[in-house]
Formats: sequence, structure tokens, C-alpha cells
Amino acid sequence: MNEFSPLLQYVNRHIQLNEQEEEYFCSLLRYTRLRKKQYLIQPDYVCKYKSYVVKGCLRAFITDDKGEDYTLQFAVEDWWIADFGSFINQVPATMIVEAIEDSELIQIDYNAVQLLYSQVPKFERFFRVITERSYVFLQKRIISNISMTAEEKYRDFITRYPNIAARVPQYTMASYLGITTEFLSKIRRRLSES
Amino acid sequence: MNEFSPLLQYVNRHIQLNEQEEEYFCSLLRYTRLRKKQYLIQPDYVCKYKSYVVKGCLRAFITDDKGEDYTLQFAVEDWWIADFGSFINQVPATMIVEAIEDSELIQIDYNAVQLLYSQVPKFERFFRVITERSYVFLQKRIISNISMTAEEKYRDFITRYPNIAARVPQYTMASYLGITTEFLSKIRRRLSES
DNA sequence: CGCGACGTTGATTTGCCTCAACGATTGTGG
DNA sequence: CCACAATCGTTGAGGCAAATCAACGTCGCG
Repeated sequence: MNEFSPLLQYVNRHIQLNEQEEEYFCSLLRYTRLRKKQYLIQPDYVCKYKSYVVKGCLRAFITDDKGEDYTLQFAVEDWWIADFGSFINQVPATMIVEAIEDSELIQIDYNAVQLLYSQVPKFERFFRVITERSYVFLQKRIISNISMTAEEKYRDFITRYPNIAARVPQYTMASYLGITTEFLSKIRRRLSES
Repeated sequence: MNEFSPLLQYVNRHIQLNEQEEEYFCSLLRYTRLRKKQYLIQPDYVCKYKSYVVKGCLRAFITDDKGEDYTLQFAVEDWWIADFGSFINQVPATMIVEAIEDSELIQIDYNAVQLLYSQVPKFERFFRVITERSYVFLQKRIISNISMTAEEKYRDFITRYPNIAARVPQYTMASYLGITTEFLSKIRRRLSES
């Protein structure tokens, strides 16, 4: 029982680790705290860590030349977050990952993950399975992006992720859905009036 | 040297197989031909196979109640295609996968993949790496979905995938970009006039 | 207390869709 | 091998969903 136990439980839902493997795994982890509005990842820095959220809420987004931002992902308890493109190729990040609330994370760095793969190959399976799910998740998001109206996307989001919808600022939700905050506000009024 | 060698080469770019492993792998594969317009996957049937494209061109799409279709993916030589959500959970498919050209595929079924994971764990790594890349690919697509105008998405698509753009019917490209075929046609005119 | 971040509201504009009609191209059966 | 139908792409008129712009309320925090 230690500070890494939330992640150990999560891992054990997918693969079985013996005590020795658990210890080894834990030796590769680190615990990080982040205050609201702090950045976990910034553009041009290589994303060194995959982070598992123990507590709190974060978002990954990019900004364009006009200063608009587009959020790619929210992460709350029991989710992973990273600039995945930057992480897997160890190239400079393009995303910002920012804490929406004070948050606590368990992190594993790139080299540790490679070590883990060679020392405890079960982790190949673990991350394969997780990534496969995330892939399917993104496919669904693409479908809603191209097939739904703004109102439908919003309704879909709040019914699918009520806990996230309740915790994040409205403008981040708008930037996740790909609409303006003004329009989201109008949608919300329309829905509350009916 | 056999009909599976294109896939073996592809696999060998990621992991090293000895002769015995190659043989075992090949014993799990099958070669399939598909004529233009034929379906590889249909809704309500479980997607049994992952298919590697040796030759040809296919698309995965869904249709909504209004008969609109939304294409999720194109696949040409050296790509994989499946209804991934259906495949990994072995639940009924929601997608249609259709041959755009006469095509040749190398397929591996779900049970074979599970066997492969247990007999040759290197394949865990292989599919992990591939899936990670696909994930990053989808993330980029989401960004263009929510950040670009139709014209920008179109230009982006034809510069990134000129070979695909040249091979697929316009209406499939429109349904990939999330716009109507009429509007795509107008964009094309606009671009050719300037 | 006052400023900045966040959300709301209304007026106006625009990107894209809808609908309808019409070429062009393909392919298929007689 | 032609004829005709189906499939695919184009064009234009009109309409709507969502963006833009601008102004204002409100809340939380330094």
C-alpha cells in the first residue's frame, strides 16, 4: 500500500503482476502535484511523461495563430494524459496540457516505459489494450464531429460525460466541441427553456 | 517467399521474426480477393478479421437514418482496415467496409491474433506500436475537423494524401471531410480558377 | 474594492447545406 | 458495339446554422 496504489489497481484490472513486478513498476513511477492553471506540457518541449490522473482535472489543447484554442482531451480521475505524438516519437510537443483543477498525477517517463517493456513484457499488452480503446474512442468522436449539429454534440457530451461537463469551464467545452463559446451559451439557453 | 511476403516485410520493419515464427505467423493468415463495390464488413456482423491491404483501395463508413454516409477511413496498399471497435470487443459491427477498387488482402482473425499474442509476444509490441501511430493520426484528424474550414480541410487532404485523393470518388472524400459533395465541387472550382 | 476571467445576449454576416436540375461518364444487357 | 440507365460530378437559387462583433452582467480573487 503506497501512493501509487490507485495506478496499481488500475493496472491490475488488465494484467496480473506479482509482488516483485509491482515493486519494479513502482520504482519507475513518480508522484506529481499540479495547481490549477499550471502547465504539465508545453509546445516545443518534448513530452517526457505519460501521466495517470489520481485526482483532479486537466485538458490538452492546441492554439492556432489567431489565438483560438482547440481542446483534444479532458482527463479526470483514472484517465491518462500526454501529448501522445510527442511522447511516442520523443519530438517537441505541439500541445499544452493544463490543470483545470489542482491535480495529482502518477507519471512514468519515456525511458522507464521502454525499460518496462523489456523487463515486464506484460506491459506491452497493457498499453496495447489501453491504446486500442482510446483509438475506438477517437473514432466515435470523429463520427460525432462530422455527423452531428452543435446542439446534438453538446447533448451527447453532457449525457456521456456528465462528470466532466460539470467540472470544466464552458469555453473549454466549446473548444472541445469545435464551436464558439457564444453559440454554446445560446444552445444551453435553448435547452433550458424547453 | 510466398503470397504473404508483403505483410512479412511490413512486420519485419517493426519486429524481428525468426524462420519458425514467420512460418507460424503465416499459418494463421489467409489471402482474400475482393471486387470493387463488394463489402468486407457489414453492420450487425461481428468483424472477425483485421485486414492488411496488399493491393487496392477500400473505405470504412457508417450510414445514419437519413442515408447519409460518413467515412472513417480509407485504406490503400500497406494499410490495415477493420471495424476496430467491433474487432477488439467481438461485438456486432456498425461500419461498412467496401472495396473502392478490386483489392487483395491478407487477413488474420480474432482468435489467431490472441494465439499469436500468447505464442509470439513480440506481436503485442507490433500491434501496440501500430495502434499508437493510428491514435496520433486520429488526433490530427480531430484537430483539422474542429479547426479548419472545408476548403482548408480539402487542401490539407489532397496535399497529405495525393495518392488517395486521386483514387477515390469525390463523394467519398466529401463524406470523409464532413461536407456535402455539392460543396466540395464548388471548392474545387474555386481552387482551379485561382 | 476593483480588475480580469468567464458567461450571456442581440444584431449582423457568412460558410455551408438543401433542393432541384442538368452534364458527363461508366457499365451493362440486348 | 451501341443504347440506355445508373452513377457521379457540377451549377445555381435560396435558406439556415453557426461565426463574428460588440456590449454588458457576474463572479472570484489579488
